[in-house]
Amino acid sequence: MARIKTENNLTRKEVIVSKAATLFREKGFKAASMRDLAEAVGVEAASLYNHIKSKTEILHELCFSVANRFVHKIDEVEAENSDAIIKIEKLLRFHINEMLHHYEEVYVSDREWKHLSDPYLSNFQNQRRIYRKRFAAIIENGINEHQIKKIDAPTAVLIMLHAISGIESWHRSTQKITAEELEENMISILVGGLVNR
Amino acid sequence: MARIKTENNLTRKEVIVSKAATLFREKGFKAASMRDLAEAVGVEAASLYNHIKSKTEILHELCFSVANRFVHKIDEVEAENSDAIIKIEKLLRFHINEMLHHYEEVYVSDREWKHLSDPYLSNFQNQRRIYRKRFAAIIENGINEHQIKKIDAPTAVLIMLHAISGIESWHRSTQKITAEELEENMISILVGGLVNR
DNA sequence: AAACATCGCTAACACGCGTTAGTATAGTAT
DNA sequence: ATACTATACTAACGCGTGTTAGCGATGTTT
Repeated sequence: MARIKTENNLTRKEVIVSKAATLFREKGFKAASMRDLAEAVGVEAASLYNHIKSKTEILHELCFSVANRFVHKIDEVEAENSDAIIKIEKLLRFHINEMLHHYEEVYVSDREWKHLSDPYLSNFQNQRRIYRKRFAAIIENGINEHQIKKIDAPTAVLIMLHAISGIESWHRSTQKITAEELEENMISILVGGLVNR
Repeated sequence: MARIKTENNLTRKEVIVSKAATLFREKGFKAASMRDLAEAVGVEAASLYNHIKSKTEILHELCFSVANRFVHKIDEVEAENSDAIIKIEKLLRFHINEMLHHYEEVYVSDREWKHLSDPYLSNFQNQRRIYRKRFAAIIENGINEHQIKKIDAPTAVLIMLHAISGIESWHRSTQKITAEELEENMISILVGGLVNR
């Protein structure tokens, strides 16, 4: 009988959720079946239900663990006493590094949250909306203090966030520049697009 | 018996494909069922097959009609005799306007192409890869002529393209700025992030 | 060694899916 | 009016889905 291997003191549930992230990224939430997941984990499909309640629960876990990390970060950054442009750069670097090092989860949370079901769905959408407003508010501050050029702050936010999700393409690409180079290039272009001069 | 309404001299097939675009955007390709589509069109599911060969064929049509428009545009822009930065701005404006005025199709082509099946899938991926290389080459030219700052051109491309796909959020947002304002803001930030100064 | 909880298995379920066959109806051309 | 084509319908198919029930095996605690 094939037990789920738990290394690095992960629970079996965490192993499942982690494999699911990979699968959901590759195929999309709907197209990835529990039988696919079972095979990836090395077990029969029914056995998964000893550890998780449902397929959607896996998606919850993924989406909210990612969302929480971003909320905690913006809490931290907002509390800082520094220029708007510094705050924005810190947030961007955090986003970039999340996308670099927790690729599967972040990607899935970004693209597959639509398939959450309803108390969670509206909850997630709210969190996202609020996060973006807080991000926009920082940009707005930067504009008022003339560090950032006069632009529509919500538009700037969506450009930044979506641009970073492009790291997906970097992951898939064959001739990659290093992660550090990628980060610096992105910061240069994105922050460069904001600053007043 | 409920016939499919064809107005603006669209064929019935085009009506189906167009409704499918909306549905695929809302639910995703896998989650949108032929019965959903039939209901949106105002007909029974089986009746759709008088006009289309399969569900995937609809996706082909959508993906390749969008891809072709971009290829034609870059053909046109490359042939021009103008500065790199002008060419890039023209491409970006084209992307933005495609996303503004053919939202459903472009969005679906962008997010759901994974579900194409294989002669078409690799074909589509190739077209995309080549398109991005051509875009990157224009940026490279701009760098060599010192109009654009020294950045990794492929990274710049993925930032641009993904940033524009963020217009999705604009469409969904309630308090929208106008399309024209959106376009100018995006150009200002994106081109501003590239130029040498 | 006995008792207990944890975990994986087989079998099966109800359901929704894309699609096909065959038939009836509506619209168009003769 | 008649013939023909285009289009819609009903019924059904085989298949894959998420999930449950019940049982046996493994691991842990007393």
